[in-house]
Amino acid sequence: MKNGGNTQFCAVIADDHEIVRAGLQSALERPGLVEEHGIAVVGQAVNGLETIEKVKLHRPDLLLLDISMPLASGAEVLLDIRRWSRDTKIVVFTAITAPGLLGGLIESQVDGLFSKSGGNDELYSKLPLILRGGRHVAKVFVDLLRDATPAPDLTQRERQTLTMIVSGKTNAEIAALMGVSPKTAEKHRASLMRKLGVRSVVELMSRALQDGLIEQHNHLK
Amino acid sequence: MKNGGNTQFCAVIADDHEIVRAGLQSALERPGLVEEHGIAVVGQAVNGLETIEKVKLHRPDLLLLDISMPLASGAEVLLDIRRWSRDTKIVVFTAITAPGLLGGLIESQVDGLFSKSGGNDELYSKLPLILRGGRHVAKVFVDLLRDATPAPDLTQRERQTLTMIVSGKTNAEIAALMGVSPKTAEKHRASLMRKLGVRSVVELMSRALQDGLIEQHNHLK
DNA sequence: TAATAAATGGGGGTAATTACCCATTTTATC
DNA sequence: GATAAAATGGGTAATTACCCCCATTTATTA
Repeated sequence: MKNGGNTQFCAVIADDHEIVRAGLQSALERPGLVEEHGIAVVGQAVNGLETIEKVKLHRPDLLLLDISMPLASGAEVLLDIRRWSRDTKIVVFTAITAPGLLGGLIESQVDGLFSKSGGNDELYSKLPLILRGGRHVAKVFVDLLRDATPAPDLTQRERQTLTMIVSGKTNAEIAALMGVSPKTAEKHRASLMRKLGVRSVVELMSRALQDGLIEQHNHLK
Repeated sequence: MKNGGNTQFCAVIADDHEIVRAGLQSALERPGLVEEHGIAVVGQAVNGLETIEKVKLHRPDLLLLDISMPLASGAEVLLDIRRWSRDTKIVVFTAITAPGLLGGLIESQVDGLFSKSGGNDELYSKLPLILRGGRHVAKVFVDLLRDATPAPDLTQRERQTLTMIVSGKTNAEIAALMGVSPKTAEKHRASLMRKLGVRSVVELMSRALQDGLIEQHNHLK
């Protein structure tokens, strides 16, 4: 870590909404709110690519990150950043609620996970600990993940099938694209629906959207 | 209007994210950014019901509103506010991009419509005009609506059918709920799909989501 | 090595969707 | 009142989805 003891920390903020970046910068920089002498915001990014760029350039102590951004969002960015700047604490600040995605973030070893809904007190009060090596997941997410029915782990073929189903493919088309018998495609579809506990394609799409198994923009390419 | 000439305007901010409310409040209140003496933020709201409440209470000159909020979002709120506080300028500041929804907002006579994506300069520079009776729609939305294929106008029955389809109902169930023959329900479904240019329920859901014809949370009640 | 799960493929059957054809009645609009 | 659109209902057929049953091969794991 570049900064120890009482020296000032520095941060990069990544969010596709300027109003959010401005709000966060103002909060981080204000002396006494998060840190005694404030946190210096040395860079901002509006998308995933810019985030990686800025982190490589500045090697900040903290990356405050919204994971729903255009151009390379989420997990890919996290991996890259870990590679390029291993001492940067990654704190995700997001509006998503899909248990599947949230669980994935926790597994990918983010240092902090906070919700845009509700107050920001938890974020501000936990950031100092995180900057010094701690980790924290917002209480609302902990509760949500505890109560959520665990996202069933799908096999590779089932994932492929799901993707194709929600993009409008029929069983026959899926079978052709996977190079297997229509019966096999049908079988994957059936297992998929059994695991997710749904009885129709519509319910399948709803569940998949809720669980973050697919993204909004995957459909109908 | 309560305020004329050089006196200070007052505003209510409605958004479900505290960081956005804080950012907007800071911007509105800063002298010289939007108004010479700043705009007094007299209330904040985190959902539609609270928004109506606060506007009835304060009768502000300006309501800065995000329309994707829990509990009564969007058009219903707008109508109520026009009834309770006719001199309040309503400015929508949103992240949505669905042409259908945006068009609806313009038709419902909002005084301003701005995007959370991209910079906020346009919002800050146009607010003074709006406070004095002008109207403005962000350039990005104007372009988007010009290029968008016009959302087909569905009949009442077709809308009802669409809603039930995406909530997982079968033709038979829809017919029973509408009190008509299964054949009629089937006919509405067919017209619907023809108008939207789709050939399956999955495509129907995708199109409807994209066009903002339905909301994310309508499914599977 | 035995057990388990994934992936493969098939038979058979019911239910539902999708796609055409046709018609009448009601309602709004000019 | 005439015209158009909306809403109603029917027939028929092909396709697809959905739900059981069954089996074999392969890879992983205990």
